[in-house]
Amino acid sequence: MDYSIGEFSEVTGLGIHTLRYYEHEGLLSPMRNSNNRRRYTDQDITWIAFIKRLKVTGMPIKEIKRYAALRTEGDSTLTERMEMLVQHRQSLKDQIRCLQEHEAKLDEKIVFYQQEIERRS
Amino acid sequence: MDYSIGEFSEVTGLGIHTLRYYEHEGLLSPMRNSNNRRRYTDQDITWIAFIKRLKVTGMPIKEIKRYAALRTEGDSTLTERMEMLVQHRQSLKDQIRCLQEHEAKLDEKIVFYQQEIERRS
DNA sequence: TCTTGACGTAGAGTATACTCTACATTGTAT
DNA sequence: ATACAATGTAGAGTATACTCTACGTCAAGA
Repeated sequence: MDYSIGEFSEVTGLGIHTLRYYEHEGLLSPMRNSNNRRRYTDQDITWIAFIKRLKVTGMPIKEIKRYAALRTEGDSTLTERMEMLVQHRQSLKDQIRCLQEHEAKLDEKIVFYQQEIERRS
Repeated sequence: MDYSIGEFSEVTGLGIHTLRYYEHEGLLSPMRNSNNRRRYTDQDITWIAFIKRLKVTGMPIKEIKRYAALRTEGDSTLTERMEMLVQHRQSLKDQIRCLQEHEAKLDEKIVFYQQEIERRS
């Protein structure tokens, strides 16, 4: 089963322009049919899902591009890719801890606001 | 105690250009001395720290600006400001949960990589 | 056949948040 | 007096990640 760019846009939720942009940036490179139209596969769906995960967790396009390049190179880059992910996991952990600290501070601030509002009423 | 823009840049870690940009965007408005030079106070340090917190937790400048405007209006906007913070706390909670889910998925992927690398060695 | 709609490429435009440049002014040290 | 470092304003430039426009091709339905 494969998909035109329009269908692929539907199933991934990414705009057609965005898909072409991602391709231009080297994040994915779908096959072309005889008419030069892009053909996306089910593997591409999985891959886009992973790209989204990396993106939403703060990895910039350039770094995702690097991961994509390693992926294209094949099994010889498994270790290197894993190292990238391990490093990214660490930054994700740090990020979460940082946000949790901010949440605690925000809680304090809100309590202060509630007291202040209470006092004035 | 008050600070020139250079001193304030030092203590806040924000660049001079950034401070002027924030002022232009309505995030803060320091007093001016007789020579039109900006004079920042200790309150401004606290305020910048809070702006940084909002920023790093994903609040866009425009929304911080709105909060700043309410703050300037005084005590009558306490409730409204608190509502903003409560809403932002919710989005922060959601954000953290989302990142934790991504972390779990990333863990799985890393385990898969480790197994694959193990198998091939 | 003709029109329409999906697709193609190349490049321009947008949004956000800075970051820097150019040039004028001013307080201070020599 | 004068050089210089910090500051002022206005506006241009940068980085990132899209998002859209212009224009051309092509297969399929009316």
